[in-house]
Amino acid sequence: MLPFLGLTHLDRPFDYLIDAEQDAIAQPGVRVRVRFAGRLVDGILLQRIEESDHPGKLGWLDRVVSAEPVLGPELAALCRAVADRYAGTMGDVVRLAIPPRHARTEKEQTPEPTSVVTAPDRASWQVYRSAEGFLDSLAEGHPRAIWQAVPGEDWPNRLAELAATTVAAGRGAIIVVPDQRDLDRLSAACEPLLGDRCVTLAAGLGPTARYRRWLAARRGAAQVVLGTRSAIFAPVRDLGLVVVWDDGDDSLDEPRAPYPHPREVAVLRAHLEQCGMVIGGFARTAEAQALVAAGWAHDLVADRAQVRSRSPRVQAITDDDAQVARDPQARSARIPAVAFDAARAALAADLPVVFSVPRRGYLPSLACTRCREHARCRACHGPLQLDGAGHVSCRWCGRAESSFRCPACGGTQVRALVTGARRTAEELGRAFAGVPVVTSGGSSIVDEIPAGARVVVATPGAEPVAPAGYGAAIILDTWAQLDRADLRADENAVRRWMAIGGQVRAHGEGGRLVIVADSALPPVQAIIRWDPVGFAETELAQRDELGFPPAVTMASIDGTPAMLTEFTGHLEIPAGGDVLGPVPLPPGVRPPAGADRDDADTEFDRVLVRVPRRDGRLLADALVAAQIRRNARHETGPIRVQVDPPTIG
DNA sequence: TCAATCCGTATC
DNA sequence: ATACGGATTGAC
Repeated sequence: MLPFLGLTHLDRPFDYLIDAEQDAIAQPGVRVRVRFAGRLVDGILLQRIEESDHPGKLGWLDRVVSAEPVLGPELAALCRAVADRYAGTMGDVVRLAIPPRHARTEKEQTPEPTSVVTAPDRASWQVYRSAEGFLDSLAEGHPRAIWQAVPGEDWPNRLAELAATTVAAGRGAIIVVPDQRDLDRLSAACEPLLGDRCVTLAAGLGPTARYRRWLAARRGAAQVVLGTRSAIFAPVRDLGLVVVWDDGDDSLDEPRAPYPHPREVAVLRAHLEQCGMVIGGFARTAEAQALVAAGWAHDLVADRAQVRSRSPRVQAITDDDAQVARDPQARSARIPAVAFDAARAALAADLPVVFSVPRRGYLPSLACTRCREHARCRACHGPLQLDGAGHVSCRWCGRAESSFRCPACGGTQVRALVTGARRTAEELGRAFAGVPVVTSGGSSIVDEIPAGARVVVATPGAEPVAPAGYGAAIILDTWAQLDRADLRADENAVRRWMAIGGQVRAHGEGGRLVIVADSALPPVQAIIRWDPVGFAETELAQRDELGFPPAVTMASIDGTPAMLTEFTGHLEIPAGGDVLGPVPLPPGVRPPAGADRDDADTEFDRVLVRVPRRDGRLLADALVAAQIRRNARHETGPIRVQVDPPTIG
């Protein structure tokens, strides 16, 4: 039995005697209570054995909490593997994998599903090379594919078809998407094909519904689970397929220790349970590309000709004054002529047009008036902004800039460069008088718009679905997305732009995508050529050269300088590994949990440890050993250890 | 010489 | 973590 103690060095099974009374219900996977070091603790019964290896005296199992076997052998093996990979404890992973118990719900009967699932039509998959073989092997084998959806792809229906293909062959499936909005779309697509053999699991559910649906999967009634990140652990029986859609979306970053990423859990699960795996999206992450490069997964992509014929016409333009429209209204909205024309053409064809703008409300980024160089903070090089009172300050560090001086030309004046969503909406409303304006972003996200001409102003990721596709999309926010000291800035830009461009009608139908950015930039090139795979290949090659993930395995350790010195001083770094830092926590990264919030002066730093990819497991083992040592020496204080941290600064 | 205390170790 | 034990330090 595995005790839940939250202690790294006790993260292993302990043997107990079971009395005759409990013998029948004490089955592998049930929740139990035992006396451990004199105290009653909760745990999970992992396995029944006849003889114990333990040389000492065995204690008796105190109580079987519930007869429901919540952690079967497959899920137990998965939790162990995830804990090992992420230098965490199995107990922590089990808590991510299993929702809190709800005794009343557990007593309920799970209704037998009645829906009949038949193998779906495969026509829509024919655009993808080797799709037939892939779909065939979903039934029997374990195909592993990285799928790039063609522009305009109805991805929820394609995923529903994968699930139905799997279920029709008698196996189960899990599909994980980044957020509730995607989940709603996916669920709507799955309902007609799967009916009551399909449930959704998301964090927003109440404890009753959550546990009821989770049990439906565990009891075999629900063969398909659709959900957000932790659904990757769903106890689906006889699993045939795990899918992660849009794996680069940071909503998939697990905030709870040991911070496992659903894509990596999917990889482990596909391996352990010998099931199929699909990582899909309009774009491709370097991590997904690494699976292809290693020969572990294969491409599921369309031919270039197909991609080209389905993609919108892509134009990249810079926001030079020379290109700003002559039209006085477009001029007031500061929209380049090409973008204005594209929008007007779409609206004239009674199609919606979407403007992608930054989230910053009224606060624009600034540039030097004279040479148009971006205005940067002299302390941290973050972008300068104009606050409500007209003062200039840094968007990242907050430092006030009272006397700007351009390092490039010596100019002392700044001007607004990017306009926030709300103001853009107002200005566009004037520029396209008579056309309804829809804004989506922040706390008021619009899921879908009706057919017909609309001007949509949306922040990145909040674009409403247009049933017949957008006639045009204009991406105004590019500098804010590209110019960051973030490893994944380019990749994220490509991902967001392809998600928008994927909703625009094909160029043959007049669809246009206008990006206000330098066409020479690699991410912009990737969009123009609509080449997510080529971009991912280049990205991976660059990271290989620079020694960044996923070409290497990195771990971050966050804590006070003294804690970091102590911890890393006793960390046995595998040969060929190195230590980077300590450096201040990257912007946007919170101090480790348990940090004293009252004491704002406490300094938290980050150390990065880097090892060759093949030594990832050695690094995780070393991190566990260092944590055990730390516990044994009663060194306390908040520290956070992350393998594959989402941001490495 | 005995007790208070401090590490180190085991927890089925 | 918490409990136990053997070693260490300290006071009568």
